Amino acid sequence: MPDDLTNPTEDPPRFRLIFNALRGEITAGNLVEHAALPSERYVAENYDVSRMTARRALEALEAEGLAYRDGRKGRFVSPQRLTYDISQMVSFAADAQARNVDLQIEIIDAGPHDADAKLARELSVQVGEQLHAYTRLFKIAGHAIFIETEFVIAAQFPDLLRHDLRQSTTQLLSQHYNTRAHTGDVIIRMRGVSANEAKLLGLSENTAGIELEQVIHDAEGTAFCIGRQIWRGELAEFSARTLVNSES
Amino acid sequence: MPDDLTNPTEDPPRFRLIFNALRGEITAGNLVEHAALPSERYVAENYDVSRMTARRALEALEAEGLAYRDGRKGRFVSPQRLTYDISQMVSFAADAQARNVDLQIEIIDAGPHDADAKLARELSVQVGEQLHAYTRLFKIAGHAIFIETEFVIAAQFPDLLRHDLRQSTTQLLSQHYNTRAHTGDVIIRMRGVSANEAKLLGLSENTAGIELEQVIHDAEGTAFCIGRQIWRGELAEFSARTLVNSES
DNA sequence: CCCTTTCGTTGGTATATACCAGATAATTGA
DNA sequence: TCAATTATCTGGTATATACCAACGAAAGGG
Repeated sequence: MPDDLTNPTEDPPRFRLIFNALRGEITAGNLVEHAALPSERYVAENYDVSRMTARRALEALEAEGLAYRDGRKGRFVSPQRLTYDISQMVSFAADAQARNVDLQIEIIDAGPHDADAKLARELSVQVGEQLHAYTRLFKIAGHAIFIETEFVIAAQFPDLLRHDLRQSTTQLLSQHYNTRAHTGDVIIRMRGVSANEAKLLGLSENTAGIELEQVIHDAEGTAFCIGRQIWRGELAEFSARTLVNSES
Repeated sequence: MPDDLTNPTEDPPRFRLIFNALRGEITAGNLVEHAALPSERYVAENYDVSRMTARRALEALEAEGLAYRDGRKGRFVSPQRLTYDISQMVSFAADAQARNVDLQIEIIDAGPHDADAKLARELSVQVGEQLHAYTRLFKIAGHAIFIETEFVIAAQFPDLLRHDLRQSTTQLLSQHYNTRAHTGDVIIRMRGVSANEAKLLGLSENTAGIELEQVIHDAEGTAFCIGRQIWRGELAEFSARTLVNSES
């Protein structure tokens, strides 16, 4: 058997050994939330591998959701995953406050929006019907979590955009317009984030996130609000109580 | 302004141009489901870049869910995303048949399993209570989609494992034990797949997938089945009708 | 005709190097 | 003291090269 120059450490690839070591540091608690991970160059020297190999190990941590990148500042330990209870739609903002979480809501965009075919169908209105649309970025302790764009029928919620949108929408609609959420049709999927979304979320392009689409109905079954969210996948966890359609 | 030797094509990185080109071929329909993508070496020569750069472009396609790897055979165009209606739990197998989809179910493992703390709590039984556990791999046209492990109370469903498990569980429990699903508590999250799961799903490690945990209740609200699924994230899309908990 | 061997293809791992650009820390100058 | 400059971090892009391991198809032998 000839010399094996390229893989002297046998089966497990070297980047995986480094990955395991770093993961151990995180799960053991030596590196806490938002703590800086060693840089590519540091890992390369410290583990005696090339920078590309060091990077592979660090990228593996990202893929597992254990680390994130902050621009060119470095890599950091991901914060704990938080649960979003879809059945408790009213509460994301309220819940955060109750749990003493440092939640910030940034208004990215707000204004009128004409219903396209899809929105019109979901809200049971004519194509071209005027809607209010607004996009908000949710952060916890300065760390971006998800972006949400919501659409509501303008005629149904006059002057909605003049309220402070940095609060729970369901609460707002409930208090000022007496409209209450009863059921929600939800779709969840994993997909790559767009360039814009990546920028807002502080991600590099081609990163996968979780998209959540919600059509919210009142007690009469009439849809009155559509929400589209894109989450940093490693931070999201969605829970819901679903109704099982009987087959007969 | 001096010569720019390393990035002569200006702002957009070269791997991104290649990525865009290949994505265009896919979305335009020139490359159909499961069609082979050009190899790393071919892309490198064809676009006059190094193999590492070619790989970056191809890996970006994977990250977006547009392509998948099949071992060392090459990269291929991902099949269309399929929707799993959580509220229609009865139907994954039945639905596939109805839509003439070539669904295969492989039994990976089946046997008795003692309830741990978490399972016991969710099923409202004692720790150590005997359960039936079985793991199945779902494929469509030979292409792995997800792995599911289900747990049911052994005493409640005697001889369950002697039935053919390559069919809808809900249907099986309904027909033979007269137990019907009524509500489901669901949790969905994105997470890296384990080594085992990666092998079964034909993925490389450190790939993100979507995990779905289900606790299924009957009309009396008694939990009788727990299902844990891990999906290839680019193929999954989950829909559900949820109940909104009123706040008052 | 079938089985085996060979060879070319594919991705997987790994190194060494180079320069760019954003962010920050340290130094310098007014 | 404070502002501006400079040096040094960080990751981002990119090349060129090397060998390994798995797979498949073509060529060869019985």
